[in-house]
Amino acid sequence: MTSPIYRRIYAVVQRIPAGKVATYGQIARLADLGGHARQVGYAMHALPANSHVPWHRVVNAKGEISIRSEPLAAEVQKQLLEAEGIIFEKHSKINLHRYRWQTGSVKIR
DNA sequence: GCAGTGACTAGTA
DNA sequence: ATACTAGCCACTG
Repeated sequence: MTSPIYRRIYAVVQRIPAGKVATYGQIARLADLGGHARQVGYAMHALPANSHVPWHRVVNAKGEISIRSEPLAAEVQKQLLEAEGIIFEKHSKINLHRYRWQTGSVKIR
């Protein structure tokens, strides 16, 4: 069920402040996964719907929503982000320079 | 235990 | 600028 890796990923995602986003690779680095971003996406997919983890604040390195298997969830994610003040550009992209969570060199474990 | 899968990323063309 | 490829490795059947 919830492996240690998953819980570490969720712990990092929960640190993302409202109105900010983080990339999969960023989460992987902060969670000491060695930059294995795919596992972050996998963990998000396994996340139960009733979780309080702000999964919608996680986007890919291009600033786009990456959900392939659940296109409906992508719409939900977009609306949740817009509700937090994040403005989407063309092709449902967001400006990472403006909205990316600035974690600096602080690692979260 | 092995093979297939994937909410990714960085590189190359 | 976009499109394709290889590498990555936990999870699933």
